[in-house]
Formats: sequence, C-alpha cells, structure tokens
Amino acid sequence: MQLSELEIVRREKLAQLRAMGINPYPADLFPVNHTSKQIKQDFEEGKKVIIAGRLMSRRIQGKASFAELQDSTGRIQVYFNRDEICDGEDKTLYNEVYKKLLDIGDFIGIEGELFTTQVGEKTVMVKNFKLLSKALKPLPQPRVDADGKVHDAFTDPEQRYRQRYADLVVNPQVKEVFMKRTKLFNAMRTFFNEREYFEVETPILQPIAGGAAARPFITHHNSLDIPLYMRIANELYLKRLIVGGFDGVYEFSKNFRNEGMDRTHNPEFTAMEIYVSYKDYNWMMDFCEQLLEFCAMEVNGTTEATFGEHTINFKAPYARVTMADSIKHFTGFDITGKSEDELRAACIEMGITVDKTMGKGKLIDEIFGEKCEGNYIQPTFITDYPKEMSPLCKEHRDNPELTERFELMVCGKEIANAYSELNDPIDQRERFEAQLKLAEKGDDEATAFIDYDFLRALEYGMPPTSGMGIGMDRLIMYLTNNPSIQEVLFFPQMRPEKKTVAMSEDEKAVVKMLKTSNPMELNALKEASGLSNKKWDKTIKGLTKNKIAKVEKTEEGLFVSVI
RNA sequence: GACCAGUUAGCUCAGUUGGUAGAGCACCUCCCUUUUAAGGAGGUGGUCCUGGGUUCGAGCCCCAGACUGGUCACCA
Repeated sequence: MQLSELEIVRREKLAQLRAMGINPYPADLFPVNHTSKQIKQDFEEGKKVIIAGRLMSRRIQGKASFAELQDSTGRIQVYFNRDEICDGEDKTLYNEVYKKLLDIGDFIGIEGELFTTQVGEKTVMVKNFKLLSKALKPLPQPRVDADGKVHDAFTDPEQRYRQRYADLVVNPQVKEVFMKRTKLFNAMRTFFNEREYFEVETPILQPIAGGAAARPFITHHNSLDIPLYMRIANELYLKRLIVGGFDGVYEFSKNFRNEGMDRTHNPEFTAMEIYVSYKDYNWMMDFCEQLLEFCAMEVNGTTEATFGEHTINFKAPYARVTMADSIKHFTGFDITGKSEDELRAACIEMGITVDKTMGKGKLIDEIFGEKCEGNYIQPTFITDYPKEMSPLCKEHRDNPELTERFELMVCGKEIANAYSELNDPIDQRERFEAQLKLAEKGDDEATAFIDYDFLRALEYGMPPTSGMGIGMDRLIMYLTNNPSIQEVLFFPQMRPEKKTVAMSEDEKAVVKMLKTSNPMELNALKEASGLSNKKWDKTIKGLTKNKIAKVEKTEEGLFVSVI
C-alpha cells in the first residue's frame, strides 16, 4: 500500500506510543459520564466530568493548549496544561504524548473539571487523559472563521459519498440530514402506531416482482434452482395481509429497480406503503395531509419547508384537482370522453412526441407530465387517473374510464400515490391481462407477469381498502432541502473505485531486463525497453520513486541498477 | 444516451506564449501558560486522471479514453 507522508508519520507515532507502553487501541471500557451537549446545557463551574471523543483541533501555546473534542452531540473545548496533567518532574505525558504523538482525529478520553476561560468559552480543564484509538489517516479539516465562512470545506460529492464516515465526522450539517431522516421514520411510525396500524415485513426476494412497473434485479436461488427477483414494490404482499384480516398494515420497504442512476434515482430506495381496510381514497387524502403535516412538524418543528427557491407548506388541507381539470386548466383541452385518436391528435398539436404503443392512459399521462405536473409547487392532490395506467386501482364510482387514484405532487414531483384498492378479483384478472397485452404491444412500462397467487388471495375476498405509497427518500429531500437523493442516503450506490496498480507492466519489464544485466547503461536500457520517450520517463520515474531502481552518474556515464 | 464543466500536495485551489510544479491550511522542527478560522520562525510533501501524439521540451497544444458533477432526455 502506498502511504502518504502524513500516514507514515502517524504510523511512526503509533510505534513510539507502543514503545512507551501506551496501548493505542485499549480494550477496556472508558467510563464516559457526560456528553459535550450535556456539559454546555448544565454547565457548572468546577464540576468533574468524564468525556470521550475525537480530537478535532488544537492550539498549542507552549505549556498550555486548547483543543476541541468532538463527540456524538457536538464539540466542547478542552484545556491541556502541562502542570495540571503532569504534577511531578516528568513532563512526558504533555510534552511527548499530547504534543507530539496525538493527532487530529484520535479518540481520547478525558477526566477534567469545568471552567470558563477569560474570553468566556465553556471549557474542560484536563486533569487526566487516555488515548482510546489512534487515527492513522488524516481527516479533511474544514474550519469556520469568525464570519461563519467555511475554509477548506470537504465538499467533493464523490469523495463525500465514497467516504461517508469522513463526511459525517467533519460536516455536521450532513449528520443533521440523517438525524432528520430517522426522525421522519420515527414520526411516521408514531402516527401509524397511535392509530393501531401494524408494522409488518414482507419478502424482498420474490418469485414475481409485482406491484409496480419497473425493471427488477434478478438473482438465482441455488437449492430451489429458480430465478428470484428483488422486490420493486410491496403492494401485492401487503394486500394479501389485508385479505388475511389485518385492519391496517404498513411497511418501510427497501425496493430495488434496475434502472438508471441520477440525482433522484438510486438502485435501492425506500418506500413506505400503508393499507387500511374499509377506507377509500378520499379518506386517504385526509389521512395523507394529516400525516405529512405531523411529519414536517416532528422533523423541522414547522410545517414550512424550504426547497431551493420554493417555500412549501405541509399544513393540511391540500388542494385537490382532478387530472382532467388540471389538463383543462393548463392546456385548455378537455380530455373527457375523447377517443384514443383524438387524444393522440391533441398530443401532436401540443408538441408532445407520441408513438403507436401509447394507449389512451399513456397519452393522457404524457399530457399531464408535460404540461401540468411541474406547476404544482405546494402540496396538491391530483385525482382520478385513467384506468389504463392504474391496473391495481378500483374503477371510479362515477366514471368507468377513470380510477379512484390520487398522487400528491410537491415541487412538481410525485411524493405519494394512493388508490381505492381494486378488490374485484375478476376485474383484477382482466386488468392484468390488459397489461399483458400492452406489454406485448411494446409498452415497456406495462407489467408482463400475472401474479396468480395474488388473484387467488383476492378471490378469498379483500375488504374495501385504501392504500398509499410514499417515497421516503424524496420526502426527506424536501424536508432537508437537498436536491439530490445521494445526499439523503448514507451510502448511495457508486461505481467501483479504480484499483491502483502497484507496478505497471512497463515497470515490470524494465526490472526484468535489469535483473539479467545489473547495472545497465541508461540509454541502452531505454533502447532495449522499446518505450516511447514519455513512457520511458514515466516508467523510470516510477521505479526510482518507489526505490525499486536507482540512477547513478559515474565517470563512464549514467547507469541504472536494481536496489 | 446527448451536451456542458471539472480532475494539480492530506484538504481547498492557483498555474503566464509551451521553458526548473505553486499558495493557504494540514504535517514536521523550534519558540510561546486562558486561546479560538490561522500567534511567530523555518522546513517536508506531487502518478499534474489514464494512454497515445506533436515538440528540443507538455500540467498547458492535439487525439482517444476513464471518472465525477451539472443540465436535458429516459425512467417512477
């Protein structure tokens, strides 16, 4: 492994510590009794505390030094004074261990007393300290100046996502996002559990990946010798549980879709789906707006959230607009009662690209997506979607061409999708078959499998049920003002890192030549290697740098030899 | 997939017509007892993303590629 100078220095310090009889990775418990936050909240002059954390900054001034210790709750200033730490003649603990052998990033434990400095900073006077874990790799070190400006910020997204551990250590605002993420999950659980809905778990490996239109990941089970799919949605399993007699079930579901990756799509993402029996989509709209208002309050302490240039307000109630009214409003075109041909003509007139595989539903969806969707900044329910594109949703009670479906739009994007669930098993079978036909026609969004077990479940009878899915990643993006999904996932999927080769092929070849004739005249070796000027330069520099070969100038000329 | 931008020290970034690779911070050495983005002095540190080309000479110019970010398209 190629080590930087900084890393070598730290390893040397590690060896010195061991030579002094200090274990840089002690096994025993450290009796922490305060956090930095508790110290600041319940500050009491002279109070004895035991704290632990990472050393994050140091200002050494001879026999005294101020440092900052960072724990899970924040940072606290600590004061090291040589004569406080070393009461006898031996000043090694301060002069050597603290000043020379500790580094930024090391974990230390501190016993000390609270005091306030002359400039008013709440500080721990160190009476004793112990190295708890030595850090061998230097952390990025952003610092904030007096004006609140950040210098040397660790901002490169790639580095931050690949090394999220380092990102979390040095960027407190990143940690804040993930704390809010967990608060959101907790808030939803609380909201559902208070209503006695039941949290469940359903299979992630499924013989048929149903419940949504998406390309699944496929894997293989060895004992059964069958393909298995990683779930793209959990809808069909949760509805089986409603058939089984639960009144309300919900699941936070990791879903997997083998599609493109960009700032709003990760191959795995989290959805929440909830199904409640004896309800319809009108009830679910009320439920949804109450839920989101509650969640926004729990996460941010306010129903308002800033997202880019927009301020959105999650306070219930939200506007409700049918898809037909929305299209009429933004395009002047009334889709009601129109044939497929009329819709296609309207699309062309609006400049929307269409093709033969598009059915009525798809055409309407295109118009909505192109002309309407982006306009809904404040939370808005769009209701009554075309039947063709909603194969799991109950036909509208007033219009057989529509379904009882809504999506909640925020900042022009969908964050929730809900139905009065289709529970007529015969209708459901026909819808699946229609999807199959669409898929055969070439619509790659249509579902090409029929889940017969799900149909069997419906045949036993499912009570009227309303269900809703919420994209958790997208919601937390809105609540934390992050335009990228990678910012709200601890470990977003990344391309594998390139492996660095220890010695290149050219270098190996040159070393091999040198071994047969050592030393060798430089120009002769260059000639023999057959490398271009640039490549030769690179190769010989690589070898000398890694101390594999050396170049010596003698009376007779330049010679290269293997070390 | 298309277009735009980027890739130089551990971090953040400069880099002249193509002529010995730079700064600040970090790190190392020394001085400094209540400081605070970063006190003073001196030093170390480089695969200039990769490969090829042009050239006496390439971080810089040309070609090809990799990776990353952004915008759009696609996808829910």
